[in-house]
This record gives sequence, structure tokens and C-alpha cells, in this order.
Amino acid sequence: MQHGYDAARMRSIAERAEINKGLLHYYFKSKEALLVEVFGETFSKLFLTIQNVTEEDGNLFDMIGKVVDVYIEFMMDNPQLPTFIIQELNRDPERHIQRMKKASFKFPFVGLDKAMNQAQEDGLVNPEVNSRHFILNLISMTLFPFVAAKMVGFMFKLNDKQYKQFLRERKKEITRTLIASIQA
Amino acid sequence: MQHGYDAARMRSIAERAEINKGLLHYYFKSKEALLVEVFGETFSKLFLTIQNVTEEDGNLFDMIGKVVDVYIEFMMDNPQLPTFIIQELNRDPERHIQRMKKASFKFPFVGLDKAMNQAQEDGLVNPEVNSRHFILNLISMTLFPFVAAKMVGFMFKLNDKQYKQFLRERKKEITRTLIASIQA
DNA sequence: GTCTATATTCAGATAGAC
DNA sequence: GTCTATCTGAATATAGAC
Repeated sequence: MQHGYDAARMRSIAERAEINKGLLHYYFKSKEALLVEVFGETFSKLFLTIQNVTEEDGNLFDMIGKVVDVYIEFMMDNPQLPTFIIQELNRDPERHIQRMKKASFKFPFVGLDKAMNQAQEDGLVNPEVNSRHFILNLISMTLFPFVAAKMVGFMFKLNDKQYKQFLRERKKEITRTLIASIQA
Repeated sequence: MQHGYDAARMRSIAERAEINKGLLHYYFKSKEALLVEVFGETFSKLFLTIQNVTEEDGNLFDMIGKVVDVYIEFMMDNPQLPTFIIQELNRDPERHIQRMKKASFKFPFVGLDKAMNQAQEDGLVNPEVNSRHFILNLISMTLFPFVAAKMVGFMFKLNDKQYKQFLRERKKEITRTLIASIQA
């Protein structure tokens, strides 16, 4: 996850696991097979985290804050995760998409989507708001600062500690932005 | 740019340039040296594009729409560019940051930052809005759909043509969202 | 400048002793 | 299951003819 598939070395992985290179192959057969395991686990973990939050509550405005909060906290615990997934999907898109279809992964934001429709029916949200763009805005503002951490840190001249603080501030910033953008 | 440094092959590059592998080394010495050229050009191109727009006009609200428009158009012409840059920065952060400092690259959104400060002084924009978060919101909503194109396309069940259309719609969506988020 | 042929290095993978 | 030693292939890089 740290280096991505192509730059990762079976030797380094074995070293870090404090086992032999041969043994690593004994357990996982090939580098590809190891990747499949790691990617599968990583991906489910991420999707399940989202799904849990969006299924809990019915109120859109509460849900937005919760999703952003959980999402950012999760990423701060696993900062290399989004980059890893994106890199992988770009490396071999067809393979991963086939695999996701097979595992019948479904859109993890269904709960949020439903809450949005309900709020629009109730007249609480601007009916012109498109829920796809809204959800993509949420994901973008949340994930991008992790994917591009190095660049953003450089642009804003923030060291690692300051960057973490910046990300914590971002929770309420993103929530505020999203809510302002859907006000009826 | 298509495959990233680690997965790119000197052989394939030579083939696509319709020259010999040896000749490729004759011109660029090493794979690393070739990367430095490509990354440098790519990076300047991107930054200059932004800088041009934010230097033109003084009015914040006009500028937001323009920046988003130019940014998205540019990315639609160079869709692999953001992924390439992000991948590279993650591959060898120190090296690239040193290089950027040396080339005295400066924050390309200064113009936008200034316009924001001015608008806040003039009482046109909510004084509590933090311009860093605002700018990062703009960048995130614009770039993320390119970086994660495969994943988003899969989630929303859009083929390539539909995805392009979706990105075009996004221009006004992003602009609308940003303006709503700073309203005084 | 441009090519062919070759050197070098190193990764992933396997064989086989224990 | 765990290790050492080895195989094989591939990728970058160089040497040298033309």
C-alpha cells in the first residue's frame, strides 16, 4: 500500500513481515495473488465504513456531518489507502471492475442518496440539486486532500503536524460548504 | 504519463516514438532523466494555465467561474495529467519538492487568494470563510473526478461518453457550490 | 544520429534440504 | 512450515558498427 503494486518488492514485504522470501511465495503463490488479497480487504473495509454511516440515520443534514466526520477520521488512520486504491484502479481497471461486479459491490452512498431525495420532497433542499454531483463533491473534498497530501502540503507550506490539524478543521469546512450548497 | 514511472517501459516509449531503444537512451541518458523532462514540462504547463486565469481579472465571482471552466477544459484535454503528477509526487516526494523549490515555483492561486481577501474587505463574502479551504475545495472538486475517473464511472454506471458529459455539467455545479459556500 | 548486439542488474518464482 | 540456493526472464543501460 505504501509504494503501490509496481514499486513494491516481494523482498521488502518479506523483510517487513520478518519471514523469508520463499515463505511469502509459499503463502501467497505470486505477487499478483498477494495484491488481490490486500486490495480486496482494503476495498471492503473502506466501503463498509461508509455504508454503516449512511444506513444509520434518516436526516440528511445530520448525515452529511456524520459521513464527513467518519470519512476523514478513517482516512487519517489509513492515509495511504485512497492513493493505493486509485493507483490500483488505474493500473488495471477492467480486472478490478470485473471483480467488483462479481463481488456485487454496490454503491455505498445509497443511504445518502435516499436521504437527499426525501429532503427534496419535503422541500428542505433546493430541488435543482443533483444528488450525483452533490455526493461527488462530498467525496472529492474529503479524499483529495489525502491523495494529493504532498502537493497541498507544499502549496500551503504545512508540515505533517500542521497538515493533520488542517484536515481536522476541514471536517466542519466541508460540512458547511455542502449544506450551504443545497439550501432550499 | 499513461502508466506512471514504474510501469512505463523504455521499450514501449521507443516503439511509440518509432525510434530505437538505444536512440532513446542517446537522447535522454536514463529513464530517470527522461522523467525529469516530462514531469517538469507537465507541471509547468498545469501551473501556468492556472496562473494565467487568476491574474486576468479582479472580480472574485467572475474569477471562480473562469478558473473552474479553464481547469476542467484543460483536464479534459489531458485526462491522465493529474494522476501522473500525484503518482510522481508520492513516488519520490523529497526530490520533487526540492526541485520545485529550486525552480522557485510559487503558489499558482495567488490571484484567487487576493480576490478573496478583497471581496471579504468589501463585505461581499462571508468573513469567516477561510481562503485555503476554499481554494482546496475548488481544486478537489475539479481534479478528483479525473484522478478517480474509473471508480466514479463505475459507481455512477457511466460509460466514457456519458462521463464526459457529466464532467461538462460539473463546471456549473462546482461554481454554484463554491459561490453558495462563501455568500455573505 | 541511428541501429544491433550485448552487458548488467534485479525482480519474481521455484526446487529442494531440513 | 521455513529456510537457502538457484532459475528465468525482463528491464535499463552501454558498446560499437555503420
